[in-house]
Parts: sequence; C-alpha cells; structure tokens
Amino acid sequence: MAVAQDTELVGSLVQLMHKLQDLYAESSRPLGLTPQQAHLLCVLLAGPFGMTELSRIMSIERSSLTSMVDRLERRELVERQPDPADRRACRIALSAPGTELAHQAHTAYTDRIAELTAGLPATQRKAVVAAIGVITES
Amino acid sequence: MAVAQDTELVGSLVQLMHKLQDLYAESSRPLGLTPQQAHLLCVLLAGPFGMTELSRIMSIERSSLTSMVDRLERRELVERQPDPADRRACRIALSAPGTELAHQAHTAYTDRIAELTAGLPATQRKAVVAAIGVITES
DNA sequence: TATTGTTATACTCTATAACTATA
DNA sequence: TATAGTTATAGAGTATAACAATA
Repeated sequence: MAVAQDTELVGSLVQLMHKLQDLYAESSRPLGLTPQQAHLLCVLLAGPFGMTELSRIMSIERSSLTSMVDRLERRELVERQPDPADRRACRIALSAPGTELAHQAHTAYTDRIAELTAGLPATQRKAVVAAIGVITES
Repeated sequence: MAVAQDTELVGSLVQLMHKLQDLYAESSRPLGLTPQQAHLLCVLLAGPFGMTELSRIMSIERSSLTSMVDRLERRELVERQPDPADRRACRIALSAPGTELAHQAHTAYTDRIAELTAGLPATQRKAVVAAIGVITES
C-alpha cells in the first residue's frame, strides 16, 4: 500500500519538523522572543496586515492574535494603525525596533538551518527544494 | 557566500515546518489532544521512559513535563510506574486506552503526510529521505 | 445581516527557583 | 553532594462564546 511505502519518508519528515522547531525556539530565545512572537514579527516583514488576514496566515484565532499583538505592542515592537478604508479594521505594522528585531530573528534562524544544510551538494539541494514544493503547495 | 546559496532551501524548510505543524495540530485536535500531548503519547509508544529522559527527548524542562503527565494521568492515558532500580525515579507508561489513542494520533498524522507526498516518485522520495537524514543527524 | 476586532474566561504549555527524597 | 522528580509561581499561547462598532 501507499502508506507502507511512505513510512520512511513520513518518519523523516516528522523528525525534521521537531528538529526545526527546536532550532526555531533556540534562535528566538536569546532575542527575548517566543517562537510564536518571532514568527509573527517575521510575517510582518512582508508588510502590514489586518487581524483577520494575520490570523489566517498564522493559523490561529483572531482572539489569540489580539493578546499576542497586545504584548508586542506593549514592548513597542508593533503598532496598530487605523485602516483608512475601513474604520472597523486596523493594520498591524512593525515599529523601527520591531523591524530590526524581526531581521535579527530571521537571520539567526536561517543561519542555523544554513549550517545544517551546508553539507548538501547543489543537486541534492535542488531535489529537496522541488520535493518540498510539492508538499507545501498541496 | 554559503548563506546566499542556501536561501531557497532554507525558505522551503521554514514553510515545510509550518505546514507540518498545522497538519499536526489539525490531526490531534479531533482526538481531544494538543499537539504536545499527541507528541508525548507517540514517544511513549517506543516504551516507558523516566521523566529526565523524556524531558531530553522532548526538549522541555522536567517541571513542564510534570504538569503534562499530570493532565494525561488524570485522563488515565498514562501511568507513573515505580522504577524498581531507583526509588526516586518513575517510569511513564501508556495505559491501554493511551496506547490506542497514541496509535490513532500517529495514524491520523502519518496518513495526512502520506497524502501530501503521494505524488513523489520513488527516486525523489529516496533523495529527500537521504537529505533529511543529513540534517536531522547533525 | 455580515464582518472586524476585542473582551471575558478557561485551559494548556513552558520556564525558573526552591524543595523533598533517594543515590 | 548529586540526581530524580515535584511544587509554587508567573507569563505566554490558544480556543470558545459573547460583545461592540462599522460595513
């Protein structure tokens, strides 16, 4: 069966996820951020988003996001800006120090992964990117 | 530089991690488990472990584990068994219903991943497993 | 009426520090 | 003294349900 053939690959993917999660946590912590906060800041590097949109991107409820944004806003890492087109809505944007910290978090994390994958030859690297593309886009 | 070459692969890996995390959460929830609880139960499928060993495996502090085990023990999914060789220690073991639920969680999750990777040919599958091995064993 | 975001509430996850009992 | 595990405490993440303001 298909499932039986998949066993090895699936197991690898599970281990990989846990490894990446650990790296993410280890990279965020020295910056004073939880992994979820680091994730949110990095998402915001792509530009301001509304709460509903952010909650969809991060796969969490809007009300959960409200508390996260509250905490980050208290630390002046993000700002709630009024949405000129809709008075109910707001746009969450990085402050200057938030942007700086987001870049640091992104760099810390990607550097760690880059170290891990440094040993892979270009061909293998390409193969993995292609395979992952199939997985993430489905 | 090495980092620049890694950009595409690193980005892929980050997206993959988030995708897998979402799948994990979606698979655990209908079973009444948080992703962390599902993880713990699945680890215990490999046999009973002491608290210190479990905390190392799961990368969390022993005290955090204590509360998790408390909650699962209240639901009679795991049991604290005395360690015959050391009266300070205990061994965390799955109960019969815990074992059943752990299998369900494992199946639910691996089935979801198996679906995602069903389109990959055997050669690509092998290449990915090999590459992931390099990453997770470093 | 539908949507945006917040509030109230309850649980879970997690870490740090201090502790007990045993090795 | 060192180790296994727990307790106490605090903060963060998350969901559900109910709500206010605007579309």
